Amino acid sequence: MRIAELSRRSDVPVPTIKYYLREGLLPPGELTSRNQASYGEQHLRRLRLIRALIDLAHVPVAGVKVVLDALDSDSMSLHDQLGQVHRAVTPRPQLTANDADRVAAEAQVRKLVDDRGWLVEPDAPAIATLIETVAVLRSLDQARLVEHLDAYAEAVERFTELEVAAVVTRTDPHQIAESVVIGTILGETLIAALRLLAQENVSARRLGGPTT
Amino acid sequence: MRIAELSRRSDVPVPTIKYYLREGLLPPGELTSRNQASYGEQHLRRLRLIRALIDLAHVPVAGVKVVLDALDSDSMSLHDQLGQVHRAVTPRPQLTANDADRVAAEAQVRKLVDDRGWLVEPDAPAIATLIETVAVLRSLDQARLVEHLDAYAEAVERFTELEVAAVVTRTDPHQIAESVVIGTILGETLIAALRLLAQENVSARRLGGPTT
DNA sequence: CAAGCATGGACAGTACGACTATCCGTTTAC
DNA sequence: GTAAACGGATAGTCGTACTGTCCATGCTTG
Repeated sequence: MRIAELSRRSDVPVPTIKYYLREGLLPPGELTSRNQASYGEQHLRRLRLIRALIDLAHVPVAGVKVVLDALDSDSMSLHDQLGQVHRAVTPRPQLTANDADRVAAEAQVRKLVDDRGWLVEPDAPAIATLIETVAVLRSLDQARLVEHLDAYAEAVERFTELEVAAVVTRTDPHQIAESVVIGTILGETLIAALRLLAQENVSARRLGGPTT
Repeated sequence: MRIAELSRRSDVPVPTIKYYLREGLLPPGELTSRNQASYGEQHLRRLRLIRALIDLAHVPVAGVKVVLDALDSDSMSLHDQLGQVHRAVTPRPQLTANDADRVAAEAQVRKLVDDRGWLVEPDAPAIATLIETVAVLRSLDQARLVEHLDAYAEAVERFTELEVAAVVTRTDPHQIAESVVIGTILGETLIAALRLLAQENVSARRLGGPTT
């Protein structure tokens, strides 16, 4: 198919497709002559994935490129692919808490990782974000929200188990990688939405509900 | 204190503080003369909260304003305050899935809400986001990630319970509102970070781990 | 087989969000 | 009493994500 049809079927404007091609998010179509290329179903799939990452998961374009490069690499282990993706979706956080709170937060987070026996790199970006978040909650006098970090961690492990269970039903490495990556990124959007609904429910039941 | 000290203590540049004042994120200081104002501890707290929402939770400035206006309102019920906050942090999603998948997704989501007995408004923004996310996962041939939505929902309810338990230890309505709002927004950042760590752990254990 | 619309590629322009800089006419503090 | 800081207004910058315009070529339809 040519670019016009790709645009129509994906609902992405032609100039935007060209932009994604320029940025290397979308592989070039097969050139049939100097100024004519043909695109296949995989381009359509890729374009849908790009839009989902940008529109739904709010991953910046540069991050999408990193994610897709990881997905396309077949010299990288799945663990390393996942690491790339994690780095692409967790920018190093601005330091906004004060130092004393951060020191306490770091101790709490390190202890959590240790108690759980989690095998994670000590300088993973998610660790930095977690420390900063805990530190900020302390700075804002909300330490009580963070007293039962371990219980949160336990609830979070449940997701991961569910996801792993869903993913290991596939056998092709490429398909597994794709599921892991999509699950990692869109899973967050999904969980965030579910969480808001659960909150709204509790709020409605305990706090008077709508029009009360 | 004057603006320079507020800037130094909050680590926010003076021009940025002026910008937040203009945007109405920060209430004006008490004018002691035509061009001299004094700021208090509450301004410092507020500024810290603003930075946390922007830098850590990535809430856009306009959204921060909505959140703070809700927090400051005392004519609004807690349930309505929470509703404002939810709307501020969940932009109406771009429609990117195809219609057939969205119809199926909507049925699945409505059934979930129904089965769980969740009391939520049918047109809550989180519902739209959830439907679109499920629809996109189907479009991307990842329906299996979403087969056990109900199990995800159950894990999510656990968080909400934990949060409620942490919040009801306070009795002052203003403090409860603040905890709920901060917990809602920074809680998401916290959970996202925890989830990545849990994933990295599973990945390290099952997929070879680092340098393997 | 010609007219005219589409195409790929290069590059410039736009829109928006979040600051950042400059000015100005006061205070204020040494 | 003068230089630095202040509040307030306005303009400028920077980054991200597109969007528009051009051009030389190719397809395609009457």
